[in-house]
Amino acid sequence: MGEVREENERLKTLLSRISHDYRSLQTHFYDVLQQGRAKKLPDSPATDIEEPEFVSLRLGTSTSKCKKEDKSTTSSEVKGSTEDFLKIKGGLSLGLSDCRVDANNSEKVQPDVMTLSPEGSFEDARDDTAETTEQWPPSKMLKNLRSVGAEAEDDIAPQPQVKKARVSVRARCDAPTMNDGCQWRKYGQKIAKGNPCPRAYYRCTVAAGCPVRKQVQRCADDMSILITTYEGTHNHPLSVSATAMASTTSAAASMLISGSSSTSLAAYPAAAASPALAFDASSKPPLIGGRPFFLPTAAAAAITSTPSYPTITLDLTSPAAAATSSHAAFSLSNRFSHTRYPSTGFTFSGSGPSSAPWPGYLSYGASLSAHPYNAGGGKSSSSFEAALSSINGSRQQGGGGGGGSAPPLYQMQQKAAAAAPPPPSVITDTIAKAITADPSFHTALAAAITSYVGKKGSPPASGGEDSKVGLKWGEHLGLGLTHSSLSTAAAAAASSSSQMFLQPSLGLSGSTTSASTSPVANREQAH
DNA sequence: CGGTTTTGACCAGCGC
DNA sequence: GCGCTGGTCAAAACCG
Repeated sequence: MGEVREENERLKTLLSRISHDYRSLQTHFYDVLQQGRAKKLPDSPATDIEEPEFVSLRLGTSTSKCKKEDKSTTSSEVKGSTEDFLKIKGGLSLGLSDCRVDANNSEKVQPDVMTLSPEGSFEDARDDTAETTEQWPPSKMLKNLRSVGAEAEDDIAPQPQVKKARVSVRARCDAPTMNDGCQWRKYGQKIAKGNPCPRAYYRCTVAAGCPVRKQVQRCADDMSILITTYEGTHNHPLSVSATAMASTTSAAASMLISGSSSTSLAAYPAAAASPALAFDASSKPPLIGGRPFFLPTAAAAAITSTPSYPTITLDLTSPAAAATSSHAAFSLSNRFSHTRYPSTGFTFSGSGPSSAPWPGYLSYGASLSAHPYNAGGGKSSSSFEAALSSINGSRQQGGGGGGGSAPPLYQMQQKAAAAAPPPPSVITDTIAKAITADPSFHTALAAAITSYVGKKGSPPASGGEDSKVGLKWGEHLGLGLTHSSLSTAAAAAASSSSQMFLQPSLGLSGSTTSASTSPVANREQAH
């Protein structure tokens, strides 16, 4: 406990320093932005101008061209700043790591990773253009968007078939839907083949025009398992509980995207071209405040392939996965785990070459986000990905070599994919060393921890239940890593069949009154 | 009365 | 081209 307190103090100090630096940078950024506006006003699209620092919590990779501008601006700003700024860049960029790749793309020949990527950045770019003007386009509208809202970039984009990355969460839940903190409106229901239970279609109604949709369906094999599939990107601030889910799905989708764009594609083009994403987070929801609150004790994520969508599987139902995951998760989160909640962890289990067993792999393309709406409080709402992105960003920075400028980690992944899989321990050790030696990773982690813990005294605007949840998440997030702890975790992962355990912020709460059937209750939670 | 749910119709993609 | 299937639309019904 003493050590924990010490570390907490250290982290708090670090946070205050980061916050100060952040404010300075933000001020500077705004200044530059203002100047830039005056100059760019004629040729800059409205969206770029109106929301320069808009960074949405992305479900999937974000490399939108809309953000390219502010990303580059941010990047240049950061580069022009002090070393401290460089240090916190990971935390500030919040998943802009793949933006650099994108920026490279725009400047040079597109590297293989982007060319091969069946979706992610590309389609998100489309989202960004679309969601500002109209509702999220269904598949049939994609063509129209190309001509209507999309810019030439989209037309030129090499991927004819663009499918959305999806995050499917399987949870043992009695309620009709999981209460994930968002407001949903049901817009359709369909009996899917092979499943007697109807599939319900919801779209997010938190903000008008939010493109996020979800499908809810009971598992045919086990009716107690609720399968919720999320798709799209929120274009509005999220409540804490919603952010937890969104950040988790974002991380998962990012992992998925990275997998589909690199290893899986290199090794299994056919599979990678159409991976699917499936989470499995089945566990009995504990009762909190009279309502069942679902939080997975462990989750196993494995990238698999399905005909249409990128696939990753988080399997909580698997006892083995849960056991290993719990163990590793504990090694990561025991410092901050709350007694009320079990430790949570992702198990990126190796289900074939398309799995993503190492943290860098997961982080690559992790796009997180921060919403200025939340006036600072929200910027760290997904610091989990921020930390991940930090890893990625630093790796990419370090890898500045050739034309593609792919990060060493990524290159390693590609090699690992192309060649026979190297011993897991070697990879994990290497990655662990690389990560733990990265100061920006520490900084981002500190930001992640403090962002959550720091919400104790200042509940978000939503307040109420959410603030509680947020606190729990924060305490539960468990990113209080030291070099040794991470190394230990990585080593543990290495020793367990190349599985890397990460701490998600997945918040699944089953509710007796579902979000859809009880809009009032849902609204209360959302606010 | 406004928002949500229900439900049949419609559309696009895909396989044969 | 046809049928199947998944996904969405939209009018009507429902609800607080």
